Amino acid sequence: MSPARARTSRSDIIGAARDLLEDGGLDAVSMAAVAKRVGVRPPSLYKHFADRDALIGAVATQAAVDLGDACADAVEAAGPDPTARLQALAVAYRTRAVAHPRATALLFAGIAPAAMPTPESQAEAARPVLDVVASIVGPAQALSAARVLTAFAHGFTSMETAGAFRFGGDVDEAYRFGISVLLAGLEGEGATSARS
Amino acid sequence: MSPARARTSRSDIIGAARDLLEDGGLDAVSMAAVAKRVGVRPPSLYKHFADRDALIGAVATQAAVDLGDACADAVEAAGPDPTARLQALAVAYRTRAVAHPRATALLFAGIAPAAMPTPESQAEAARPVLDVVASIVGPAQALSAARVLTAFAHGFTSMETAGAFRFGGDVDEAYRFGISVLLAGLEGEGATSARS
DNA sequence: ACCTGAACACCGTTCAAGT
DNA sequence: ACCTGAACACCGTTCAAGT
Repeated sequence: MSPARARTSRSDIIGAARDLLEDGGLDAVSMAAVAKRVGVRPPSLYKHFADRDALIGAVATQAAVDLGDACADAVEAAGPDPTARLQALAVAYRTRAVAHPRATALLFAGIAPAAMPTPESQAEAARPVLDVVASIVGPAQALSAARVLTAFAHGFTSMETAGAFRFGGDVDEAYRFGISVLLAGLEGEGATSARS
Repeated sequence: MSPARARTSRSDIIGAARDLLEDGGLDAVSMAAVAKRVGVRPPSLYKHFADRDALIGAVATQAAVDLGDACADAVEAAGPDPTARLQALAVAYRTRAVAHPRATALLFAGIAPAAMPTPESQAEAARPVLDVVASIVGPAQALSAARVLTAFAHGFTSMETAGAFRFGGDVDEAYRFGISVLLAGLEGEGATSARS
């Protein structure tokens, strides 16, 4: 008679997969484990996602959106000063990346190409960085500067969460040092290009 | 009578695993595929490695050693000027990382903790960076500066190989821009700390 | 329209048996 | 001392059948 009503949803499934990912790594995100967590049998998941790669891709896309939102909020809250905005952005990126390390790592590695976040959602997430650096180095070098800043923030936090900083020292200090080095360098480059 | 002679070796197996990794991703590094490539049956691999994680870890350690060697050679070949040495180091890092993207990515993500490269091999690989930056910012800030530089190089190349630079623009240019921004910033910071 | 049990090909790993 | 075939528990995925 009445068709079977949905016992779970796309967002439930994504949430369950994200939780399993964060506390067990990619291997822990099995279709069996996800299904058990949302209360259905594994085959039912295929009514919501084409396959496991598509589910992992959806987790990555969600992480990109959340990361972009967190950065945008932080920039907004930092007031009008470009330097303060860039610092707030870098700090917010690290805070989010360290709080959800494996979902964030998913953004830059280990995803089936077909499941990568859409260019649109990536552009949305990249907006705040582009805006902030443009106000420092100007529009002509904004794209390169955004790439450099993102590379630093992503690289640093991915090394941090992978446990690559094993020689002691103050990791917080190193991050602050990096931000101030980049700021000093960007302001120099911005001045250079403004002068020429 | 005579005990069975070895039909393969640790380094053969690591090489086969690395090749499979580079052109098929981690999923392609199955014990079955590795065994077939070296000409034995899967169970035999367990005489050489405790389990799959240990094999993946050995691939990662090998990649760390190769990367460190490539960087050290490049620094050596660049002559005495600290700026030239740092530029050569950054370029060599990227060249190697882009040529062997998945093995390099392994260094910073997705490895079982027990299988991570030993601190000794990591220290060996990190030596050239530490030496070069020490000559620019001085010993007190060498560790932080090395972390910042490595974070940039690793972050940039990992984004590049993951296909994260999708808004056009000149990727080579962005990398050069990053190096010059970091150099300008580091020289400023070095001067600052020398002054104080 | 979504859910289920049964089934398939595959995987990592163990182990007793071969040489 | 290393190799092998057989076996185990597990995984992703498909599909016909249920409601």
